[in-house]
Amino acid sequence: MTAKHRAIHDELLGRILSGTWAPGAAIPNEVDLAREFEVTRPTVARALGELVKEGLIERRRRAGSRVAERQSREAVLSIPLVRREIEDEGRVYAYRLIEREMLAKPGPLVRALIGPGAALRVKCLHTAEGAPWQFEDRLINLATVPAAERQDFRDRGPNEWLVDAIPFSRATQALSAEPASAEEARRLGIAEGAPVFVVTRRTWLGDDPVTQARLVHPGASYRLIARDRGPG
Amino acid sequence: MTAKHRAIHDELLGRILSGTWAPGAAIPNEVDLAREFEVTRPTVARALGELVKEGLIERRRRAGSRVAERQSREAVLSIPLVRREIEDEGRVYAYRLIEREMLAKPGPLVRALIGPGAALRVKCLHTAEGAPWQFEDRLINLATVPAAERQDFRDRGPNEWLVDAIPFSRATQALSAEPASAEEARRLGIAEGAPVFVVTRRTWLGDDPVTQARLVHPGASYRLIARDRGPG
DNA sequence: GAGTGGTCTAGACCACGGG
DNA sequence: CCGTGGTCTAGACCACTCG
Repeated sequence: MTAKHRAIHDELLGRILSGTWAPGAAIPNEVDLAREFEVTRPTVARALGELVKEGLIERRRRAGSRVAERQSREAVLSIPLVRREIEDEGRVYAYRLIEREMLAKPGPLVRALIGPGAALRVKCLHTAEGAPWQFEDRLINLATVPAAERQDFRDRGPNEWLVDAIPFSRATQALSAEPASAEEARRLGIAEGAPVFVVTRRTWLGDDPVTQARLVHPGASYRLIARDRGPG
Repeated sequence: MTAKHRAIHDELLGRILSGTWAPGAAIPNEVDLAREFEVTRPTVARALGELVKEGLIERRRRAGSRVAERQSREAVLSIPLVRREIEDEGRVYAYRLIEREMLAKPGPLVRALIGPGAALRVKCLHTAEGAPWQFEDRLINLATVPAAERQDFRDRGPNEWLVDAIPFSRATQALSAEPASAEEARRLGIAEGAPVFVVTRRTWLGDDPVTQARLVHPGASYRLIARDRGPG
């Protein structure tokens, strides 16, 4: 049994994608659609509401509904734990701590990234089948996450620990292609200046910075897949 | 007036993010929540349904609702038209066609990318404030999009034309960091082998390939921002 | 003012799946 | 079996905004 609101959603989606209803075109109002599909108004409203969330239509009171002019092309980026990313492909994951350093009085650079106050810096390497997969360089705000100080991160990466232990309310990710620094090249076993794929992630709990991570992959062996968002 | 279902959603979201309800913990059933918030059951169902879509909770009949164990970290990638991407920052956009070539009998490489049959290959450059911003190398399937043959793409990029004229039903994107090829380096005004940020996009209409595009940005001046998905 | 979307209620029926 | 989620209906009230 497929739900009526879903069937209606899919039918309308088809009319939009096929071009039957062009961008900018008006869509019948809820009452008419309800009559066409032989359901009540809240049911078509639900289907239309989903299309709004997917960015495919726009609605205004009195003015009615229209197919969105600029189809907002959006994609969803899955950001799994690095361990899962590797093990889900059936490969052997391993983790190695490189450095764990307390920064009691962080310099201006670190403070800009993660705020004043003590911070913990952790560098580590994640490997797949023994080959370097990701070099992680992370700052953790000890004011927000004091428990991090008791973690040695010898057997388990800060990534996994944070996900399990610390809630967060907001995150940003930035993706870039950069030349490998001397250290990154050494850790990843590639040439200095060779392309690396970098994910920079920052998270907050309320207004307090939690952590900032620079996740560096060898460009030659990494690509990130984004699946298109929307039509369920 | 903020909607009740939204207020309830936000309240429950707060309990999850704050850790009041830990991952894996059970959530009261709909009837109890309805009593707590003094609304009817469909209203809490709507709030819970949103949390499911956001990946924050999991629900099973009879078993009830739980906070999701592995918070699926996902981010939404906005993929605007290159023109908008530049003009939205208040910079001057310009476009230049480099090459337009009919491939009546495509070789095996092109066929693998976009299927058998005639194809159109278009190379062009997008600039911001006169500086190279994106080098685009695109294949268009003429069987699916015959109208493309009548376009000269002299004043307007294939990107924009396709968005306006051709619906599609499915798209994939892959992101990678690569060394610039000789041609890419020349077009972008960077050194051969320097890091470039590459977006590879393919779209389909039904089961028929529409287009495949390789969008190449100079790594030094480009980063892609992903905003976190979910709450809000 | 009137037409449209946005939401809520009260009640109902059903499907699923754990005990 | 039967508690839970999943959905739909019929009706209603309101808010917004265009003409």
